Amino acid sequence: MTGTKRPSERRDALVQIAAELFAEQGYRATTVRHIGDAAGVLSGSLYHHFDSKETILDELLSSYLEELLDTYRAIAKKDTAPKTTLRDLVLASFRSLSEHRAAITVLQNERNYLRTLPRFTYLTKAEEEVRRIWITVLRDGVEAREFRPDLDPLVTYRFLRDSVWVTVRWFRPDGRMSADQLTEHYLTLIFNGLAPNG
Amino acid sequence: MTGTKRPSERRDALVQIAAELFAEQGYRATTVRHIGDAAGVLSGSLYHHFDSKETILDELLSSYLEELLDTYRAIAKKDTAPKTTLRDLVLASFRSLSEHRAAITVLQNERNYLRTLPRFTYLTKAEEEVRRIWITVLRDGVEAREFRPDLDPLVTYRFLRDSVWVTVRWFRPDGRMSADQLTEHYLTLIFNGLAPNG
Amino acid sequence: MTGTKRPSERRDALVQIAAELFAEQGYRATTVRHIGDAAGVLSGSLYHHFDSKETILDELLSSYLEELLDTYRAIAKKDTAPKTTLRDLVLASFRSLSEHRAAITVLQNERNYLRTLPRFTYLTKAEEEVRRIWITVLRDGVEAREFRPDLDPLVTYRFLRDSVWVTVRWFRPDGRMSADQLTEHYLTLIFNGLAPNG
Amino acid sequence: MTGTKRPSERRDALVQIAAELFAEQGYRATTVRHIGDAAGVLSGSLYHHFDSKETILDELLSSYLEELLDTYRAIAKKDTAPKTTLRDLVLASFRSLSEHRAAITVLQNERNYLRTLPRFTYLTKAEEEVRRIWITVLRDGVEAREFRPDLDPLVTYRFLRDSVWVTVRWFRPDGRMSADQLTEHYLTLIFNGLAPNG
DNA sequence: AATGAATGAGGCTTCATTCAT
DNA sequence: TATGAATGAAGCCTCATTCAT
Repeated sequence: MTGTKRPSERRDALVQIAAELFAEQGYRATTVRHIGDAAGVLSGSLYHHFDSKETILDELLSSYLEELLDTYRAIAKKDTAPKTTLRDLVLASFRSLSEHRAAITVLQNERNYLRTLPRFTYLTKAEEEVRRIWITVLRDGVEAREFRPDLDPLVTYRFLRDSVWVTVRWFRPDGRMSADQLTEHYLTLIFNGLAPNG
Repeated sequence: MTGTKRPSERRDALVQIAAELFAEQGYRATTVRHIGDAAGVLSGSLYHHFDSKETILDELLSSYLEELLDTYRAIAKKDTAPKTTLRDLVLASFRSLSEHRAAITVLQNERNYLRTLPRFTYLTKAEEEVRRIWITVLRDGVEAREFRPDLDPLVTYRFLRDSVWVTVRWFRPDGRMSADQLTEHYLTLIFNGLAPNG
Repeated sequence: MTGTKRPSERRDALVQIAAELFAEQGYRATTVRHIGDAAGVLSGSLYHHFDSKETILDELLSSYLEELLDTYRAIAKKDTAPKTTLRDLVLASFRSLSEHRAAITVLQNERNYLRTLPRFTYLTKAEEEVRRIWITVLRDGVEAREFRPDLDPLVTYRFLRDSVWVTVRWFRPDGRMSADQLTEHYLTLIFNGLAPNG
Repeated sequence: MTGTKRPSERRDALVQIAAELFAEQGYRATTVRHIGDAAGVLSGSLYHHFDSKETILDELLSSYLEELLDTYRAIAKKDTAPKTTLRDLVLASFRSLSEHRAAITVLQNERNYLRTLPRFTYLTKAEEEVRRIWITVLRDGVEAREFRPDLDPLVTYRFLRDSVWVTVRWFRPDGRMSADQLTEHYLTLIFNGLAPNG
């Protein structure tokens, strides 16, 4: 979240164009020439709008993360029953897949790499806040006997987190299943398991 | 699985050295110079052992996939109850994480990219065979009323597949949890869900 | 001295802004964006005032050189004793350092480069006229036995010329020594040398 | 003086080739393509020998400065009469012009720029040591009544320093005047001045 | 006069690969 | 087998300049 960027329509449009390419081919595999081509300008012209390729990515990721964290914080603050809170978190996550598919894909695929860049240390911070929120819900749920008592909150958190976000690899919101339907399917599985008597 | 090259100890050692780097930094981000440095030779010298950087990766991935498919086929052939078969598949997968962490990591991270390379079309074929095996188990389980009747086999397969393999991001077999313990935790969640009465 | 453009206050101010940057960072290292930033406009806007970056430099250098040559010519024409003429030339040079520090700095630092540009051939011409004036004074002085008979006029000229102008690297007219004081110090050294009986 | 570089004949030859270009056209105006062309290789091939263009310059300047400082230190340590010490310093400087013309030229021309680069802070340190040596000689000479009592050591140092080094702009050791002849001419002027009775 | 977007040439650097020794 | 030097394509970025608004 480096500096407050002056927005501009052109700028935003370029971020979106780049985002698609980053998601499809990977951030590092996407050249500025690709981006320029997709935008209909020479690659050098991109530098009229952005300091660097990294800046484009930063803009994409930081704006997504800010929105997601805002949503998560609002859900966590509502103080509903753990099962409801968990459901809301899952729903919010799947819904964000529709609007932010590109950002999420990049985040999933380039996470390891990006964490080595000083500019993106905020990713780690955001991750930590997210973890705190999920783990709190899981702990509360166990305490309130809404979840199994033998649940390991950390392992379960990782499992939930990854299994939600990894769906970005195949989930298409315009496909045969909507985000809300996916959430329903997912939650049924998560809450009740595969067993028919669940 | 391009050309089964005459094996050699040095060759295998080099593949392992490269594998670690591929896993840590990504295949594309790993330069042949990195590999040479890690192996204690100049980058050009690697070309006495391998045709290309791709060949090193090919060797790593194809040998892993062959082993995994053999294991999966053996499990599927045994014709045990679906629940048992599923358990065995999950267990085999988690166990392979210990020995083949690097290969699996690369496969997870570079999948999209590799599928665009003609040389690695066998990845897609292997994936298809794996999918057939898992989906068969899920269908059989539903039919045998071992799994919920409303289960969508395709979505469930993707969910299981991803949630298993994605653990490679954080699972360390030498950590506080063994592969078998992880399997147990995972299967409990999968079969019974979060609910305490599951 | 390409085209004497209609002057304008804004134009002159821009030349001065650019001059400071040229002196501080070098002509080539100063981008039109630097200049625009310092002037509070976008770089493209400078092109409403100047054809090119070269034009800005041209304006700076040619106006300085015209003034210097006028002064030198007036001194040479006065036909005073060689020692007096030399003193006047040195004094005029040091005094010009105060008002034209930027121009002189650029001239010193970029001389080699600028001489390769067709537009700036006038620099070489001006240099030649200056040399004629100084060498004449030195020759006259030797002839009039005001200077040592074994003096090599060409080498001495270069030595004087460079040692005067190179002070632009460190001389600050607003520092502890004025231009006139520096002249005094310099002339004492030049005329009498380091020796105490000089 | 970044790191001890493994020398190699090719490497040294490339430094010399680059040095000539840096001196002729300036460091920044010399492109790696120029250097490659002059060396008969592609520009990228230079990176087999050097990390960067800066490294080439570093190698040139640091090796020159080490040698010069060694010579200066040896002269200063000898504890001869100030006039003799000064003569030796001047002679050593002019002699170094023959062998290190390129390095000296770059140092003179790019000094301001290089001082802004973190890598070249050692330039400033070397300059300070040189200044200490010269100023000590001047002070000692005044005290020993070998130099005029009204001499300002700092201003005189600058004057001597600049007037010596600036000759690199025109002095050609293979021209009509040798380094030693130039020294003689220079010292006569410096010690006795222009006046015939000096 | 000024802006904002773009051009096009060229800068430094990286890297898989080749090859004579 | 290994080295050391080189290739050639490509990557990110800079910058003077142009031009429609």
